Order: sequence, then structure tokens, then C-alpha cells
Amino acid sequence: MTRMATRTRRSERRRQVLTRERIIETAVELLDTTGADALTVRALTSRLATGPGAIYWHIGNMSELLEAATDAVVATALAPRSAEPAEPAGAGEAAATPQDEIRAAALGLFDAVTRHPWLAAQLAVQFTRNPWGPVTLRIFESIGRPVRALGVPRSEWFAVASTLVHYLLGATTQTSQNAAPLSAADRAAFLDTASRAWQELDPDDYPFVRAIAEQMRGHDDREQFLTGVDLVLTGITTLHPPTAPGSPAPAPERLAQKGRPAR
Amino acid sequence: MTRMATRTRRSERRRQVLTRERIIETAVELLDTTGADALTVRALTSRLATGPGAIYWHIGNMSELLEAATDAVVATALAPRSAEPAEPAGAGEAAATPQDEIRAAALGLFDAVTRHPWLAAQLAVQFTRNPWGPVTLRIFESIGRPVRALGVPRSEWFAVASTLVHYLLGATTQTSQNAAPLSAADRAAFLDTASRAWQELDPDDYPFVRAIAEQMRGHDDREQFLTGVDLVLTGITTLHPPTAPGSPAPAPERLAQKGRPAR
DNA sequence: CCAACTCTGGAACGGTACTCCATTGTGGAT
DNA sequence: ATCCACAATGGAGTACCGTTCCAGAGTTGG
Repeated sequence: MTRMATRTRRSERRRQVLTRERIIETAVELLDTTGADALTVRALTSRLATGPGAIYWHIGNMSELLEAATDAVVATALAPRSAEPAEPAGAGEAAATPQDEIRAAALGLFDAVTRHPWLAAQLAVQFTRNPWGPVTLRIFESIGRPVRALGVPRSEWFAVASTLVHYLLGATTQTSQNAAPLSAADRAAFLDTASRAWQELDPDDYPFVRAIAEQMRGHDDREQFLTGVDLVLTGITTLHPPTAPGSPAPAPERLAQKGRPAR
Repeated sequence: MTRMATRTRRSERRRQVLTRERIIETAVELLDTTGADALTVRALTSRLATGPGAIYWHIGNMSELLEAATDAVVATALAPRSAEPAEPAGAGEAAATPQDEIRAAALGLFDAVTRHPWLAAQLAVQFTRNPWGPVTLRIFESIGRPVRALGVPRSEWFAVASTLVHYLLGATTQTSQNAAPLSAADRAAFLDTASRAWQELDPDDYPFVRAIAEQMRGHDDREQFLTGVDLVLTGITTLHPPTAPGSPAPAPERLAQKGRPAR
């Protein structure tokens, strides 16, 4: 517990050289530049030119700081206008389908993970240690709102949104370059050796992995991430056809995307 | 690197009181009984009545041990006959659809996570730190084989299997009781307070979460996990209709399998 | 019996998160 | 103007972690 809880802002008693926000901010900086392991209280104290006591007066403990940093990054990643200021000016905009909104939120998260390599591990940790913490809630809300707009029956909102969020987190957490983002060449080399290793697995134990070794060599993470999202989306619209609530058998074609030619 | 790599088994020189297997075994025990944080080399040394040197002669480092422990547990979780010895005797068995196989593997993993609360966090960590490590490979193979039998076109094997695995890992990692498995009463209390907390969120920021607070109170993790699996499965069979490549509407029941009773 | 080699475990080392506490600076009351 | 209560600080210290070092014990082939 941060002792700050006791009556904040009486009137800014001291000059507040060190604020919780500033700590979180430099924590994110440290994580981005020097990597996940480099975020230590020592590193923080030296970077902020202070002592541990000062930091702990503001933040309670290390996990709390990590959670706050994660939450901050996720919040900006899911903010409406994060990725594309492409739209030239004025009024286009109106035709965003719920599918598009879901894709946008998903991509926001995905791109945030590639921008902040430490984020993948942190998301995973937050998600297991505190399954309904602020980070999860934020993501849930961003995904849930369009799910509602999809026409999914109310009784299924929770289940459907959960499924999407689960896929999303599974996919984004695997897409981590734990060190600095790899160059294209490094990535190709990595995929190459991995693919080769797969082909040398025991054919009895790993027939499937061997069979897909080749196509995994050339795959694009981001593109496939979107493929997965669309797969889940079709599952949703097939099981819960949008408009007509009474129709008994889902006619799988023709609904699903009215969205757009997919990316 | 474990120095063991140099010429193992010359002739069982010594009685080998301490083996790698025994270390992994007691590591799992420790994790199961005392929790994830209690697995320290000190705890291991005292439990095995030895010193750190002995342990490090066998296992290299701590992460390697954790990976090995995770792999061991996952391996047994995905083994063919894990969950249900219900079938009385002899020949029933033949009618396992690919869908059933996928559900079986998924449930195997899910139940393993509830049995070993530390597994969720470890799966997540392995998955992010070493995206194509042995654990991932094992899961991928178990899921991929039935995907093949589903009649998915070869070019989509990788993408489809990835999507399933990602959902699966996302879902299982959220389902963790980080301490010992909760009693039914504890769980109800937890869901109750969480649900109540959600209803008190800001209506402007979290309309969706507020709306589903009620239905999340009564949800069953395992059941919903299966709902999610089926959602993804219908997505797959809708986008890649099983048998006849030309037939427009898939009749989701009855199709696929000509596979075999697996392994 | 010796020599070689596998395997052991106690005693360190460097690093971590975190706590304790004397001290500083400030605003409000007197 | 003075003093005081107290938010805020940072240095020194604690307890524990993973890991390394190394002297030796145990076993086997020569």
C-alpha cells in the first residue's frame, strides 16, 4: 500500500520532485531501452538520482510498478486514435464495422508488443497472476464493446468476448522478441534454423510439426495474427448470426464479413 | 550447459543417487505443494539433502529446471489416455472425431493447469521467452494432428493450428488459482466481490464490463473454455469446409475423421 | 594399489527487493 | 517571525536469491 492513500493533495505540500507518474514513466523508458531484466530499483534510483526509500514511498513494490507500467502502455495502445492518422481530414470514418473495431483494438495491442518487447511477458504475467486486474479489464472493454455491436445475444457477451480476449493474449504473448526487435535478416535466420530443426524431429513423434516446417519459415506474424482474429470472428458470426434473432440454422456463408476485403 | 553431455552412461560409474529426473520430480512436488515461489535451489538442496553444486552438476540453471518441469507435466497432460478411463472395456472408441481429439487435448491442458496452479504462469513464461521451445512444440503437435484430420487445406495448417494453440494458451493461462486450488465457497466469494466491483466502475469508461458483471458471477471456467474451443472450431469448419471442396454449406456434424484412433 | 574420473556439498560472491530511520524541506498555525 | 507537524527523501542495512568455486568423497579400469 502506498502511504499516499492518506489524504492526497492537501495542497501540494512539497515541490513533489518525485511523483508516481514520473517513476512509471522512467520505468517504461528503462524497459524499452535496456530490456526487461534491467528494471531494478537500483537502476531506478540512479536514473532518478534518489534512494530506494523515496521510490517505495510512492509505489509499494516492484510488481505494482510493473503492473502500472503495463497498464499505462496498454492504455495508450488501445486508445482510439493510436496507430493511423492516415485519414486525411474531415469526415470519412463513419463506416467502421464492429469487425473493424475489433481488428483495430487487436492490432493496437499487437503493435504495442512489438514496440515494447517486454510487454509480452508482462501481459502474460499480469494475466495469470491477477486475471481480472486493470489491464485485463481495459482489454476486455475494448473488445467487448464491438462484440455487443456485432449483434451477439446478450447471454453470450461474456463468453464471446472472453474467447476473443484469450486468443488475442495468447497470440500477442508469443510474438515477442525478448531482446531488441530483430532485424529482417536476423528474423529470417531465426526462422530458417527453427524450420530446419523441425524437419529433423522424430517423424513418429512430430509428424505434424515436420509437415508445416516449410510454411512456418515464411510466415508473417502480423498477417497471421489477423488471420486468427478473422477465424474467431467468423466463428462468432456463424454461431450468432447478426441481424435476425429468430433464425434457427445459421447459414454460414454470406454473413460473416460484410466488413471489407480484409486488410 | 550440463556437463553431463560429455559421454553419458559409460557404465553407470556410481550409484547415481541424484539424477536429473529425480530433481525434476521433486521440483514438481515442491511447486505443487508449496507454490511457485517456494521452488528455490535452497529448498531443493534441503529436500534432497545435498548441496547446490550437486544440483547444478545436473541441471545447468533454474530456468532450465522450470522448463523441464513444465515439459514433463505437459507431456503427461497431453498423453492419449489422460482424463477419462470411463470407457468400460474393449471396443468403443472408434468414433472420435477430430473435434473430439482437439477438445480432449485442450481439456488435458486445462485440467493440468487446475491441478498444478504454477503451470499457468510457467506456460506463459515459456511461451513468451522461447516461443518455439519443446513445450510449445508438444502442444502444437497435439493440436495440429487433428487439425489435419479436419480436412483443412494444407496451406492453412500452420495458421489454423496456431490460432487454436493461441486461444488455448490464452484461456488456460487466465485460469490459474495462483495459490492452492480454491474451495467452491472461496471461488464464489471471489467472483462475488469481483462482480460487485465491476458494477461500481465508471459507466462512461466501462459500460461493457458493467453490463456483463452479472453473468460473469456465475460462469464456469471449464465450461466456458469449451465454448471458446467450439467457437474457434466452427470458425475453422466454416472457413474451410471439410470434405467436399466445392460444397457451399458445411453441415458441421458428422464430417471429417477417417483418421485413426490416434497414436 | 593407484590413478582417473564422476559426482558431491559446504562456503563463499554478487546481486536482488525491500526496510529502517535520521534528516530535509515546506505550509499552516500561532 | 517562529515553530511545528508532517510529507517526502536517500543512505545504510537486512535477508534471501541464483550461481560459482573447489576440496574432497566414491567408484572403477588398469
